[in-house]
Amino acid sequence: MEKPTIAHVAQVAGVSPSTVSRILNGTARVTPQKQAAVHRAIAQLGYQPNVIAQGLARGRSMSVGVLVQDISSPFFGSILHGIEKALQGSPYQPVFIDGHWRADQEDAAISVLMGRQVDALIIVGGTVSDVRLREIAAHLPLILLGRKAEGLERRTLRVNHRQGAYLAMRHLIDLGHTRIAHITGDETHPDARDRLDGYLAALEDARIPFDPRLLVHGDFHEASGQHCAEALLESGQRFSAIFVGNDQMAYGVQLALYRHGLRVPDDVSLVGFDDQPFSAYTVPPLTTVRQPTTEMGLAAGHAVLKLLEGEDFVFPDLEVRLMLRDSTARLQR
Amino acid sequence: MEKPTIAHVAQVAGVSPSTVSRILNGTARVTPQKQAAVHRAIAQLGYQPNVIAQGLARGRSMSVGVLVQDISSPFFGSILHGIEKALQGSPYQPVFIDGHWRADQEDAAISVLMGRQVDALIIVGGTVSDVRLREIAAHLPLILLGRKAEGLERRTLRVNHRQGAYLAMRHLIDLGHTRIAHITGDETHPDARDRLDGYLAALEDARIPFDPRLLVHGDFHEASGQHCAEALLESGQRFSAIFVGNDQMAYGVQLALYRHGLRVPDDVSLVGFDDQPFSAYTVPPLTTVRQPTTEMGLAAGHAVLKLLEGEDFVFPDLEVRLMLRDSTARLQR
DNA sequence: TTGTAGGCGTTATCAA
DNA sequence: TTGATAACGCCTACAA
Repeated sequence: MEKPTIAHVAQVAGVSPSTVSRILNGTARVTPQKQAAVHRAIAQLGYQPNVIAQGLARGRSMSVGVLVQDISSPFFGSILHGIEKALQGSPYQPVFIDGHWRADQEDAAISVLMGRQVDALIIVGGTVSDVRLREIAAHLPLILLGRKAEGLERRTLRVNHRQGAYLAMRHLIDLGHTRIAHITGDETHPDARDRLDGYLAALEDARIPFDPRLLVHGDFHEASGQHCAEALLESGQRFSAIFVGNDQMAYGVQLALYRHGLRVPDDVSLVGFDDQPFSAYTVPPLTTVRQPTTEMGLAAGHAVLKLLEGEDFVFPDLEVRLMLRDSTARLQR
Repeated sequence: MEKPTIAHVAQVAGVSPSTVSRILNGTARVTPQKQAAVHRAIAQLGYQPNVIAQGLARGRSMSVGVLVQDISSPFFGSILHGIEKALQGSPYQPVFIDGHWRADQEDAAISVLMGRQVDALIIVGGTVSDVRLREIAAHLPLILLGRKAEGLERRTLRVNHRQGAYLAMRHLIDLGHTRIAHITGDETHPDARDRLDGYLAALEDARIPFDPRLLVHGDFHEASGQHCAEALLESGQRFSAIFVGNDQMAYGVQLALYRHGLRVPDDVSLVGFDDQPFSAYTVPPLTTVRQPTTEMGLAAGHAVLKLLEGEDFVFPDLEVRLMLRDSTARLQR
């Protein structure tokens, strides 16, 4: 009992393969009788179209390649979730692949996807060169998420990290804090740069002089948040608040402060960035800048579908916003 | 400038398409000169094999379907990571799809994967019926992860949740706790059942009578942990420790205790289950039972590759183990 | 060692 | 409205 093909169905239904194909795709009118016969045959045989063969014949694989940098991270996870949701119900299937933040692996991953004839590509973050991206965009629909690329601005969905950082800082400043430290993310990453810019801009607008000793350099991971906080504490610098480059690092910071017997927010106020699902459950819950990751994935997915249909699209305005929780408090003096 | 095909390469290199194919696949010996010529042509044209067409011709798609229940959760995320790692370097590409813990969606997802002619299937968790699974297993290599299925024991990789729960309880009991509450996971899920079994077994072995009032029913999510903890507190029951069905719920519990002014571990000791990456950074860091998710993914990936090569395989012994951290302490009396 | 020819399952073109 | 027939790009006997 081999896998039934269109030919089998055709035979059982007493029609030609092309008729079956037409019924399957609604390509042309077919007599109701034959339709019924074909449907009966399909059900009887348990026939299922071979998407691979369809792909070859149509020249389209009905799949969308999605390159992310770390499948296991909750950040990318929720973006994937959004993309998947957007493509649900469309005939397109997302194919996820991991670049691990390494240019060579990203390149290889893109090759794999191209070899599989993906009909479009969504690239989330990463370090592939702008030239390469432009090359790709010339060949197939491309959407960029969470990264920049010259000449591809219209294809890029990105939230305003600088503004998010500014909001976070504004909040701390409004609470009376002036000695505000900042733990940056990996600075090869444009998001980290933008957040730093927002930090500096807010200080300047509030006429608080920038103190470079309050700036420490992390890498976006929990452990580095912990280390940076410890370095900060050991440096002996005074500070009453920390704006942390992302939530993951903020978790590390919370742990370091706890270990040093410092209370959040009584002794130190803390603001993170991203609003990971988890951040509402830290002790205390973390005030943070929400980056609407699922919505970003959704928007990217919708955009790709539009591109595939040759239609125009506009990205929705996705705003960052400050999630006020319990890790920040008015400065005690 | 269309996509180059084997025919193009053959023409440029001055050989026949079959020769090119042979060189590409190492199917037969070919003169070094022609080899060189072909490689030159490939480089010149930027030729890349069309995996779709290969798949059709070979009757294999070179892809492995992976059905999970929640792509965005860190638990599934790290399993995916492991699977992806295992398949790296093999000619097989994982295709991830989300079943959202819903039988109908899982069924649809499996259909999609079959339609795409995946050469093998890894199913992680979920609620597809055993019959259906056996049906699938009859047609193509199937590996099961984190779920049970009668008749497919040899294809199932699962850690011993009962034992993990027992370890957690043993630890609490050794610390002098006797009033130990348990927040279960979603009890339609076998893992939750097994953990409950371990809880009960440990009580029995320690001759601590089981008090049903210390048992509350959660659903594996943070919010339910929080609610269950609150219900427990409001019930007025005495307890000095909680064994929580998984880490995510434990986060919610930590928050609830914090909100009620209770200290962990001074007032209440806490043990979770899973050892999510995050659990080392909660305040205080969470004592929990480690489930080696990445390794499970790796093992599943390797197993699938073996199956695909028609070889035999054995799953490695993956043991759960207790990660001692700061959320548990000796009972103060 | 190499080329020719047929086929993988489907769609699309062209007559009928 | 329907059915042959020829692609789609590649692989693999079979023949040379």
